[in-house]
Amino acid sequence: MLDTNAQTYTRADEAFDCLQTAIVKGELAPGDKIGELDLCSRFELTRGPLREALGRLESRGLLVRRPHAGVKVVSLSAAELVELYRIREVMEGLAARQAAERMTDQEIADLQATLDGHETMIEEAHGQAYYQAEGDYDFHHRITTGSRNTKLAQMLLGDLYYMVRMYRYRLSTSAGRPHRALGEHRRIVEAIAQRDGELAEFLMKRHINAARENIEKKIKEGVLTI
Amino acid sequence: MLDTNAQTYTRADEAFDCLQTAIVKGELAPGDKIGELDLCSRFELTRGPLREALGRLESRGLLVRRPHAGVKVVSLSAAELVELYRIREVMEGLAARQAAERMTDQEIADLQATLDGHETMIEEAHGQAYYQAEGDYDFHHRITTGSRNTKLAQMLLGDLYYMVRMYRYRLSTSAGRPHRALGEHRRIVEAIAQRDGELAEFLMKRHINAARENIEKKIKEGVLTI
DNA sequence: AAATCAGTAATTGTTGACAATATTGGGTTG
DNA sequence: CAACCCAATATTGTCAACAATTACTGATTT
Repeated sequence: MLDTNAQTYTRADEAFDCLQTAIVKGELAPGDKIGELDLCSRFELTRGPLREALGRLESRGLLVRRPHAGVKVVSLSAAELVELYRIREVMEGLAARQAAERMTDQEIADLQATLDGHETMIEEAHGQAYYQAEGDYDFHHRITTGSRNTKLAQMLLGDLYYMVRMYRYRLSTSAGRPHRALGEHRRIVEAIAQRDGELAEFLMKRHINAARENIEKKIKEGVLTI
Repeated sequence: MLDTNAQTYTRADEAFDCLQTAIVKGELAPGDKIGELDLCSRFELTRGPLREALGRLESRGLLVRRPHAGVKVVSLSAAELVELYRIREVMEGLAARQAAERMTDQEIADLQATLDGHETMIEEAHGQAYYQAEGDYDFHHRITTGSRNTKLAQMLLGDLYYMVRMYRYRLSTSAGRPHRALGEHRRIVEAIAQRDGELAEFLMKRHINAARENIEKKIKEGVLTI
């Protein structure tokens, strides 16, 4: 019997998801030392599956492990956080270019509708950085998926975005520039709709560059300490 | 006592290394179904650490797991392999740019010496694709490290390169163009030595593009079946 | 004869106990 | 008084037995 995708959730998968969301949501803050049996009692599971999940998370760079010494949530320096945006710049630029070549008309229409939703969201949620950040994430997520580049999506969605989101709660990336960010999003989608991959790539790179400069400015001003 | 880095190798680390090299060297070929206790007896370890290693490798995309059904080595389609090179293009372009900004003079001198070594290696190893591929790997490895971008190095060295090397044994990437590749390498290093990041990025992107086109041509000719 | 269903066997997932190691606290010494 | 060394403790790493699920084999039915 060919079981297409049974989706039998194993305890290790469960542990992995729990830990990942806990880290992203900030329940486990960067630098926290976490004991294995603490986690076991917290998530109601045993050490076997937990350790497997820890291995996965370590491999993805969300955790740091030292043998016999324990596990702690990774803690990025300001410089490393900035480097993350340099990587995003080139990778998401590629994603935008390939999305322009490969997204279906339907997907593009949906994306435009999403941006309308974000507009009202920004109006209503004055200064509530959380919702703005989630909208931003939604936008980038769709384009990455639209690139139809499996490995690229895996690296962005499975690695980089989690790290970025982990710090987004503290920095509120696009705070102070939500309208500007939305405008940039619209122009990127326009380029994609016109199937202009080169332009989409250029605009996406500039968009992420702006976010990076915004962060660097705040770091310099001492507004956010990492 | 501050134990800088005790480097205590755990069995799981051992299992991870063994499996990774086995996959890269082709001892475990793409698509192979591998049983857990087969691996245990093969590498002289028990299932606990093995499963942790399997988790890590799955997370890095070298293995595919289906609950209760077993583990198999990931098998890329021709299209996916090409996509890998599109990712390498932008990421290694960034690496080259940052390397031009950050490598020490000593590192650059070493890199140039390495290329001299590759030249004689190519002369001596007529058509022995293996050594050419290793030389190529060495070059890219040094530049990636020279970028001083931790996460970038982690993603390239820890993920992409292993996948590329896994297929390199079959395709011998630069076969038929070793001298041309070496010339491209030299020009990239020149740009780095002149601290011209923009040029280094451009040349690196073009270099990887050439490798991609070479592969696409071979695939079209049916020379290599994936 | 082909396809479906059930039962068996083998493999994976999970658990709890055991062994090894790093950290922490106290005591001692310079 | 500070620094260092040593031992106790708690945590991590490892192991082997148990449970659950899937895949396979063979028989039965249409």
